Amino acid sequence: MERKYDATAIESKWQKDWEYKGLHSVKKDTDKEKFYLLEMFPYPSGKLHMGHVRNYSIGDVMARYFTMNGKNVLHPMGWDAFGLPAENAAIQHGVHPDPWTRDNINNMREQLKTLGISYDWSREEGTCLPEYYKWTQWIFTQFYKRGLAYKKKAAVNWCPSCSTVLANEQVVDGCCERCDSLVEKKDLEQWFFRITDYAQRLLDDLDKLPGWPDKVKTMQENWIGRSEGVQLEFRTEAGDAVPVFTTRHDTVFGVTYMVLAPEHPMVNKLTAGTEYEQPVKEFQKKVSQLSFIDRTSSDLEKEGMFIGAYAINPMTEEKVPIWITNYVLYEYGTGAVMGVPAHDQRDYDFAKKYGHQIKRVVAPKDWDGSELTEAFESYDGIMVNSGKYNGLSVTEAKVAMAEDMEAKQIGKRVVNYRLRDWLISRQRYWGAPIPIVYCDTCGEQVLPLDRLPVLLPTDVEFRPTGESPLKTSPTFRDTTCPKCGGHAVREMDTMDTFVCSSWYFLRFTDAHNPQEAFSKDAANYWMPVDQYIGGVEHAILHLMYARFFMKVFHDMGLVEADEPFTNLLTQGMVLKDGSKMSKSKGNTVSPEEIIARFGADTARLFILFAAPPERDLEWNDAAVEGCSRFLSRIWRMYVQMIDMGGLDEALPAELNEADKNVRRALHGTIKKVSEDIAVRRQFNTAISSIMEAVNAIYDYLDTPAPKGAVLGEAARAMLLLLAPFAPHITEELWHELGNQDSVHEQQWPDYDEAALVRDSIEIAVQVNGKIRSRIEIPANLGREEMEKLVKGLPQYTEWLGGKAAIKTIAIPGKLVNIVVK
RNA sequence: GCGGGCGUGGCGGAAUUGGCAAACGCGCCAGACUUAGGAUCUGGUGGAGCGAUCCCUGCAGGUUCAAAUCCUGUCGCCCGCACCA
Repeated sequence: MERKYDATAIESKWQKDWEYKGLHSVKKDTDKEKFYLLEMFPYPSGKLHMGHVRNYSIGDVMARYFTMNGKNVLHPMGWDAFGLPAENAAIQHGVHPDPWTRDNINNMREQLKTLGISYDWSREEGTCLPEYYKWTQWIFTQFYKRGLAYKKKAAVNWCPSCSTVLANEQVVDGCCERCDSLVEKKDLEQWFFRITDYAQRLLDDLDKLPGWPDKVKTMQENWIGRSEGVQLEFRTEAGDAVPVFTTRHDTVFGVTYMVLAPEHPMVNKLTAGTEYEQPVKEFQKKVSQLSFIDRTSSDLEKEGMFIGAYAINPMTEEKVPIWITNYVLYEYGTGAVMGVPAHDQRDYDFAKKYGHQIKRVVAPKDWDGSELTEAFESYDGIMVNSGKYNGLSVTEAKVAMAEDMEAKQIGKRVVNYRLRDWLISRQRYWGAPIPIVYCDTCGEQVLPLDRLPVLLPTDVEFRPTGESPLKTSPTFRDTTCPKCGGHAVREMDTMDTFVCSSWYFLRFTDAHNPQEAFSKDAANYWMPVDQYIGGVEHAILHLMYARFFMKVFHDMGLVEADEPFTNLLTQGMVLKDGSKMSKSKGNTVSPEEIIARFGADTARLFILFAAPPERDLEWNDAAVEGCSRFLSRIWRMYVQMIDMGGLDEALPAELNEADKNVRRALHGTIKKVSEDIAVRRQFNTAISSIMEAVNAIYDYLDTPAPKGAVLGEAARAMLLLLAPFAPHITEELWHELGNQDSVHEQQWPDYDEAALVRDSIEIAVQVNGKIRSRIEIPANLGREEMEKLVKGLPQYTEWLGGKAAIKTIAIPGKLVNIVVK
């Protein structure tokens, strides 16, 4: 055996061996409990970063642990390979996105393999491969047939830098999620997925996910943004209906004006041919020029103008003026709002500025008749100035009025969501083409499966024009209609890459199926994903889209489960000098270099040891060396143990004190590591516990008595415990112990309860909660015996300090507290 | 503004159910071995004090025999949402 630990030699040796043996490929096996473990697949940028290393190290610990515990573990990897960087590279360097992406994938795959993660590479998939995007397109066609994919003209988010539209979820603080450019509004005809149909289920089913962090569930809840209210029909003097949405229909007697979004179609109708027409047009123009961020900012100065028309309040028959403002959003509710200055702070500010009447209709119980100085928004109040509803509480009034509104057919109870339909069109090349053609005679036609995939043409030019580069292809545009066979033109937009990543976990269950996206059988065996691991930045986007897809597939009868991910772990970021590692900040540490210098086992160990998985992790070069030293220390320990020999002997019936101590440390560690991985997902403490056991074994090695058998037990168990964290060094040492098979195919060790038992323990003696002493007592004493023992001690009166003991609290195994006065 | 989370030594962190604060590691100090040490091993390492002791989990209160942990208030940091009617 080598006297020194040589990580590089060991690691490449075993990586080749595992691959050769196919150690990590899995098949359906109904004899075993399945466990689907998935890490969010990466975009193939070409280079692995520390965030990846962290993500996959966490996943690999679990995958190896559950495998050793007899589960049939599916642990696949693939590539989220469509997207803008490839296309930008094409524009800048003239390389075609396809080979560019394939090169990156090849590089990253090699880097990933040097980490020694237990992936089943036979299931590798890439979203940019025709064999994959064929099925993405097929899914689109199914959505289309179910009415879940539709085209409409709408004001959409436009990123001028990426030259494409964005989904609402991809707009962060009014800027593009990718490139931070200020997002503009554009009127365009675009494809949408009707995710709003699933809003309520996406919300309700969050309750089915106890294994998700509350933080993520809350974020999704807020994003869906359910609110209950009434849609109430105001009318213009001409009799046109202008419905408003309100959650405070109880305040309808307090309406003193009505506000429309400037884009509201009724605005032009009401002002056409009047003196207001021109000024209104100017106001509309001004508002439309506001950036997205300004328009939705609460700092925006509220501005508005009267448009010369009046609306009738259907409950009071009162006539109120109609205004337009910059603070009402056309996209939410009905784009029309009733102005109740007394009970809505925005309306209050607006009324103060423009001199609208402020009419109180809810008052606190002890109201002294005083004037309002701000809006009274509380629900804790009594109705006033509200006709027959006076005297009711807000809650009672809400019910009574809603019933009356429905009875009079002037309003209905409705639920509104903040969630909008998902805009999936992208005016870019490097994505899955939308499988739609426009026939000269039959119009819009969806392509059948035998016309899929719609392949990306290669004869395109890459120019940042704001139009899909597909339009530059001489061969792509013209095709035939699937219905009549006549001339048709293809849809030129591609799909948002988030579409591709919304079902990849299903494809892994049946990765190369040429007939179907995935077979029902495979999906039902493996799904749902038992443990999903990735960055919290996907809390809304990817994680909600994937849930949406899963529910649609469930409804289509393709899979039984209707939630994709049972347990979710959102890992923290990897920081250097206090901020996220990034190229622009120049604070990156390259995994490649770390692996070359210390080995993958050290890199993995450090990243798992430095912080609990959910928390951010500060990179520390010195601590990395510490982990490397720890592995060397382990190596030397095995050199010493193997030199001593006798490791294969059976445990003797009689054990000495030293034997018992080291066995207690070992079995305590087995218990702790098992719990930390399986239950607490707290790998840093699992590793520290292994370190403690190593220290205990070193102490034991210094004791004089013969110890082969006890050492042998420890030598084997320690490798099993460490195997999920540092798979290569443990495999090497496992073989040095004389084993022929892989350490990763072994059964996870059980701990011996009897070995944990102590004869005596140290407890604390407290007086009024302050430590006075620590004493050694027999481990099995109960409350009364402990109390008796402490009272009988010679120091007892000294501890009391001349005061009287009122009572004594004894906690077995912990302490005795004497309360004195 | 609303919602969620976090505040513990020089640093990363531990304390699982309210029960001995600081496990484990990094760093630092001293020593051993050594031609040498950025290897390895041993010991020490929250603060004050010569000392017995006392103090210490952002801050101020409270509950309790007992609080890092529970409650109230407050300060600071991070994340998400934000004119959603």
